[in-house]
Amino acid sequence: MGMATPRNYRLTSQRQTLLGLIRQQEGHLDAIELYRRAQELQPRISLSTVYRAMHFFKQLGLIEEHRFEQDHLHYEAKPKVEHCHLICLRCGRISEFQSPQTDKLKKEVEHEKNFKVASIQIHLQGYCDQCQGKQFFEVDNRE
Amino acid sequence: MGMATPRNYRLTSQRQTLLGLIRQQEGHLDAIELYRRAQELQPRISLSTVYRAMHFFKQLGLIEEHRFEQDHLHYEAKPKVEHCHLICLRCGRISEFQSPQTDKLKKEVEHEKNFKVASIQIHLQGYCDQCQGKQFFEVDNRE
DNA sequence: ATATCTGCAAATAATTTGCAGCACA
DNA sequence: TGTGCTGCAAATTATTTGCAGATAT
Repeated sequence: MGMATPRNYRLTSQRQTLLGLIRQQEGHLDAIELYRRAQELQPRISLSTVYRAMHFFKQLGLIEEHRFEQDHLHYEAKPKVEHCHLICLRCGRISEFQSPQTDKLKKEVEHEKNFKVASIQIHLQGYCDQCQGKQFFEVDNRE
Repeated sequence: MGMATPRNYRLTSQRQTLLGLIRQQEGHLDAIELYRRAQELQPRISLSTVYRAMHFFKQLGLIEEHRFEQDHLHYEAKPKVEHCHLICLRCGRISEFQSPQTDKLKKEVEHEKNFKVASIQIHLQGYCDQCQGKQFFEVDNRE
């Protein structure tokens, strides 16, 4: 809200730690997991710092934020090649998929709508190979 | 959590009202707005009922849930034709875009990964026609 | 030297849930 | 006649924020 945009940014040890963690990770992490891992390297780091750093990295275009089926965010380093996430509505597993359609879609949007795309999120929800046939009303698949 | 999946569903007046509202709406609505509109038709309806109905409709595949840049969900009737949402990071406006790539992508996923797609969400964040050139670090565009 | 960042604790706000009564089938 | 649904109030939980002290540049 009242938070003015700073004119200079600092590369603090916390930010280095967090960016390192998120970059060395294949795929995505949530705030709590990042916090746990960061604590092993910097015991006094706080959860707010994790959230603030994620917000900061996002503004810089270094990471992407995803909200899957759950109620909290996941973060991942911005990949070289765009990919889709396939989210299984039964087992909750999330896998990735790359397709040339993604890039075509982006170009279409840029040309036809004159919309400058900064990041893309493509989520396909459904039933994975192993979970097919069991899909109806499996509302509560936890525990 | 412990909520067992019911064997029979009931078409209550609340559910009729809510499904009616969401279907007559072009585009998406959030829980509060749905609640306001529903109250005009059924003054004693509660916000929990709205949330519970959305969860129910989602399980039935009648609606889609979207989390845009904000911290709360939006709901919309499942459309006949898939579309993408373009979200402007500066003005916050959300527009829609249809493309044949969407359907191709879906078919690819179904064939190559044997993943049964139930719903798709494609969000492109970036800068719209009017907001281009003003994009850098416009962190706080509210008020 | 000073603007920016951090940790801590407290606040915020969306969504979920327990429960007791109501109502559809 | 009983399972499923609702309203209400209270709980939960992710995320944000205020502030005072620390730190990068």
